[in-house]
Amino acid sequence: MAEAASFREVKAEILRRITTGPWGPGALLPGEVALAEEFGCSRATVNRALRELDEQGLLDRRRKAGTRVRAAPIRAARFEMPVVRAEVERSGAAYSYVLIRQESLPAPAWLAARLALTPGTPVLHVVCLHHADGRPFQLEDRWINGAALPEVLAHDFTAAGPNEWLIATVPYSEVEVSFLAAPAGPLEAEHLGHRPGDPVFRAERMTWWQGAAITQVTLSFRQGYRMTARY
Amino acid sequence: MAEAASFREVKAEILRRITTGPWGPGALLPGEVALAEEFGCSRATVNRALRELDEQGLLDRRRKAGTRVRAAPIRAARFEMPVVRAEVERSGAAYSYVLIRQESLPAPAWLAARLALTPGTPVLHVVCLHHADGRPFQLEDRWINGAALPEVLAHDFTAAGPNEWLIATVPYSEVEVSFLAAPAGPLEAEHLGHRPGDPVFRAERMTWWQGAAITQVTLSFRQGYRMTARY
DNA sequence: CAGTGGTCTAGACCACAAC
DNA sequence: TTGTGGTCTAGACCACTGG
Repeated sequence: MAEAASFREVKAEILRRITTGPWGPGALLPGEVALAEEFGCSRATVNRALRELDEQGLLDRRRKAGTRVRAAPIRAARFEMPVVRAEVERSGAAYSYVLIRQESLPAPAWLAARLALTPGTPVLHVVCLHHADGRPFQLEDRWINGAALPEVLAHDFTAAGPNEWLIATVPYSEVEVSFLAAPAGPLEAEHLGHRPGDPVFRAERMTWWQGAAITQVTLSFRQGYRMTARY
Repeated sequence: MAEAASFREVKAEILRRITTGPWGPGALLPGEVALAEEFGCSRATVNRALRELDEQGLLDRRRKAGTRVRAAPIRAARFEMPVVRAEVERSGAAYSYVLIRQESLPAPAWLAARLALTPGTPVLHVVCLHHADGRPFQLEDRWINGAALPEVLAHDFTAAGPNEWLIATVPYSEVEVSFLAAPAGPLEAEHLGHRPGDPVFRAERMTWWQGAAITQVTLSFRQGYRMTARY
């Protein structure tokens, strides 16, 4: 730390002092001005280092109170939610796609309730299967709001799955996702090779755009699937 | 956008132009200097706005090439990984804890392999149960490396669970976590009320500190549990 | 090689909240 | 009241990389 330090160096050194050094949980750090002086850099540089450590959940910063090391750091795992095709291809396998069912119908009550649609809204129901190297990888059971996206009712999903179409059509949406374990139903038994009742790892996702519900999808993964992250 | 804009305003306006305005997927944005001029602020302000949008995965920025809107934005969900006690209490329920088993022993082969321990390393095995309002919520099956944390072998986990002790002892560790669905085993059947073979939502976590494996834990959740995030 | 983003500076004013 | 972090500026140099 002899010469003027970059914000990365400052960040690394402060992180070192937190994890293995003198600044344990709850410790009060020196002010930004003092740190800037110690590291021989400007206050803005120190500020950026501290701000990033704060965003990582390691610090608690408050005006006038100063910067403290969090007693219980906020641990958050970041899961990237790739498009199936990308996930399969990244693993080195060949991706293929099969449409199982596609139908237009008025929204069933449970769906209308969940997506806050007026009863009877036209929706598109698509069931399809994604393969990796010819073996079933993920079963997709999707409902799309035909009131918000009228074009979808006429679209044909034989060649490519609805997720890729949706990404191209409504790229920047709000999403809520849940992960859960469920017993395999008839569709999963038929297409993923589970016995009925076997544990299935599922992701349920609802998507909004400009306040309107766009789609809800249940993704069922092949046996043995794990969703992994580091942090 | 009349007067000098803050980085939040710049960010919001650029986001608006991306999501609902003229800058669709793949569009090339003006350079930082041009944007600074348009918004009547300094280049540093525009830079911060663009940098944050980039971190959110919406932009692709490269020197000389400029800033583009990502064709397929990188969607990532952030799951906070709370301590069980906090998770239970945040839901308004009363938390309680029961130790089921605690034993010191040499590391079994599968564990030594997984954590890269030398065979025969002393480890502590703890099984315990976390309740919400008296009902079983989460079963914890944990192994702790006694070579890295010798104190743990003498610690008594009757009163409080090992996760709280670990957080206080090794606060800033590296973690890998996986989520999966598995059939209920005997322990889960006995303590979580599942029938054997029922789907269980599990989290498996391994933790390192300064390159040494600290602990591996399997968390099994009560029936119907969902892990949810928005993004 | 030249244009873009990446970073740093020295200084300034402000907003908030602890004292 | 006042000390701390939050933000902004105007300017500068640098590093990478596309053409």
